[in-house]
Amino acid sequence: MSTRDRMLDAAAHVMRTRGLARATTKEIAKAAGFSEAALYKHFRDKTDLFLAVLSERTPNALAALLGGLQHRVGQGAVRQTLEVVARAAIDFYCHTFPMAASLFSEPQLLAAHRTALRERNAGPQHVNSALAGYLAAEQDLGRIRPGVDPETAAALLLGACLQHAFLSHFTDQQDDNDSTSRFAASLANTLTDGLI
Amino acid sequence: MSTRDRMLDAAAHVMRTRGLARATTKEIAKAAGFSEAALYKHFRDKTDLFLAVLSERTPNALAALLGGLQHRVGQGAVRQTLEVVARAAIDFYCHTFPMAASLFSEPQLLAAHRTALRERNAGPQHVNSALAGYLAAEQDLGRIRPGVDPETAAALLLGACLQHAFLSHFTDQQDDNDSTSRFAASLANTLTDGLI
DNA sequence: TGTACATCAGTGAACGCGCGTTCACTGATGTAC
DNA sequence: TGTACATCAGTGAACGCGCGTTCACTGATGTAC
Repeated sequence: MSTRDRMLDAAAHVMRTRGLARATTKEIAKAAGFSEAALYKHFRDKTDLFLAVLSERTPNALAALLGGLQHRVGQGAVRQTLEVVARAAIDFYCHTFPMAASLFSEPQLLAAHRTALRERNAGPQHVNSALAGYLAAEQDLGRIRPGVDPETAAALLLGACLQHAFLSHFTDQQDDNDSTSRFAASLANTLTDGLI
Repeated sequence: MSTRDRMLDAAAHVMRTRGLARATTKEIAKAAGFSEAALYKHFRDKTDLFLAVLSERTPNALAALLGGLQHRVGQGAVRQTLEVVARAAIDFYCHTFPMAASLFSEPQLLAAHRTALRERNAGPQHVNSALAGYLAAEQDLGRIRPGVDPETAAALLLGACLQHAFLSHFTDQQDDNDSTSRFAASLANTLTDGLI
């Protein structure tokens, strides 16, 4: 594993556990097992390091799953697919949220990250549109009511997952695998059937 | 308006516009029109000031609305009530989110705020349970399907609103009043009727 | 093979700066007689 | 009413500290002949 990779891992770890404000060059270097000066052999400055962490250490398991949804169009129950998506989304958001939220404390860093995401056609909004694309395809097959707006439906499901991650971290009560699965199933059921 | 109030307003403004990381005593004092030393006549330290801002400058319009929901039970269409709630939730989250998210960069501050909220029986999770309480009451009247879990339904609606606020700020594309209203209506409709 | 030099990842120590905080002080206002 | 003192909100200047960053340096490895 390269020095650069060890630095990125260490930085991601410190950012996640101590928070962005306490993610100092000293802490990161210590966690990586190098001197602070060594950081500057691999990254122009601290911002460069942070942006590299955000780009290279944000898991894309959810993007991969959503990208594969096109092959599930017409296959299995929509409700079942939504449950799988919800489950993956909760895991993803739980893992990603603290770092993403931290960015709001440094608007300049957020803006730089936004630009980097735009260049790669990535970002949180693409998660929604990927799911909306799947729902639209199912709608074309008549497996979803014609009146439904796919973007809205995606927002309901994924919004609930994001909020779940937010609340978990905000209240500091991470829940276990089982209750997460039950919540995902409940979301998929309620959204599919409606309230009335 | 008291000196203390002016300081709280200034601090809230700086936190919102420059971000938590740039909300220094110097910036806040300048915005309030006092010396930095004056801050320490009214607040023990910077953390004390921040906690006061979080406690006394977080709008509770949403809590008020949700508290009043009990009087709407059985009145008007559920769909309509959900639309009103969604509209208010989006406004509230849009206004509150940047500051709440910032807290994740300083876990110690987040923990202190969590404790303060717990003492007042407040916090983001109470928004969900207030809406869930309303939905449960409507369910008792037979105006919502018996199979629906009120907590899940509340999570879907409010989660979508929270995510909307998150995405607005993350992508830096605040939207106008009209499209917000349309989104709120679409959320209420889709949740009410379901996908199938 | 041995020798002289080049390269380069990584370091210890120092740097200037901006931060939160404290201090001795000022000057306006209130109060007792 | 005038005088002497108490109170107290607010200040300018200084403080130590930790931060990000840079510097001259080391020592291991590669390379030419």
